[in-house]
Amino acid sequence: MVRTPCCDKSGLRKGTWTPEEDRKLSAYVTRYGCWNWRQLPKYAGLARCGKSCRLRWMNYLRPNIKRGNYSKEEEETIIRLHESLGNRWSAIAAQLPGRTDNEIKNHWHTTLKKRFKHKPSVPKNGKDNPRDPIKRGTSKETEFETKLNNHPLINSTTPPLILESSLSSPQPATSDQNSSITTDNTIVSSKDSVHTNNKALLEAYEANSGNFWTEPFFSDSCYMSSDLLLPMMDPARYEAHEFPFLDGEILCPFGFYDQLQGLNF
DNA sequence: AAAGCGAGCAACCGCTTCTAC
DNA sequence: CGTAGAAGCGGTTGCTCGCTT
Repeated sequence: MVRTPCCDKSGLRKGTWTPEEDRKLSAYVTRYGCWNWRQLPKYAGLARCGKSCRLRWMNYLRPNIKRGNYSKEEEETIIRLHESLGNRWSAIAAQLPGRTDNEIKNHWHTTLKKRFKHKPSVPKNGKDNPRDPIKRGTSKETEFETKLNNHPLINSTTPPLILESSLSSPQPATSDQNSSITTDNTIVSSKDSVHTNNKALLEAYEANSGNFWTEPFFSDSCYMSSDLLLPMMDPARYEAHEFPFLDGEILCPFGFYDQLQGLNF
């Protein structure tokens, strides 16, 4: 099968994202959602491939991302899940709200793997059969999810959902960093400048314009069907040069962009 | 103070899977 | 059913920063 290159090698930026690029991507996805990752950078005014935009949004800019040090509960959950699932980082991340697969993967390789080197795990659903349908997180994996949720390791007395458990039975974090509670009751590290800033930003917006969570343009676009967005304003209908809400204009009507510029990305 | 080194993390790459036609 | 395009995933790379010498 012919595979289209993920990146047009001519003129597309690579490497670390700049604060300006972050602002553009945040503003665009918050406003219009991720309707098409490949087309999105064109309309958002970004010289990036869609894949890069998606990764940046999913792993860094998305709201409610929990960053910083892992709690003991989180680490135990990762270890348990890794024993049962193997390197299925997205499936593991699904049990740790606020954590991304990339972050969990990094944490495993940098910290947990060394700590548990002495007892190598034998994943039940390891890499030996990559085509095994239960290995991937898909929209049709209800059977697997049922098994997963009923798995004794996962459905154990230790709740996999750190959100609630962190509050009801606070565990000492693996570091001495201070934590704060976000609007969705997640615990975040004080080092988490981006998330903390996002929280401040969201609160600022809420204070200015009422209930943030009832404002469709600003709710987490990942949980909003693109069908709800596109009929209102479908950027794909416009050519890049005539699309009416590029870059900073996207959020200016709400004073949102000015607040974004105050972030220390 | 400067160089070397290693850990941590952000981002890239290539592959698989999903979905629309 | 086959094909093509898009999305998602996991492995890997390479940069940054802090620590040590």
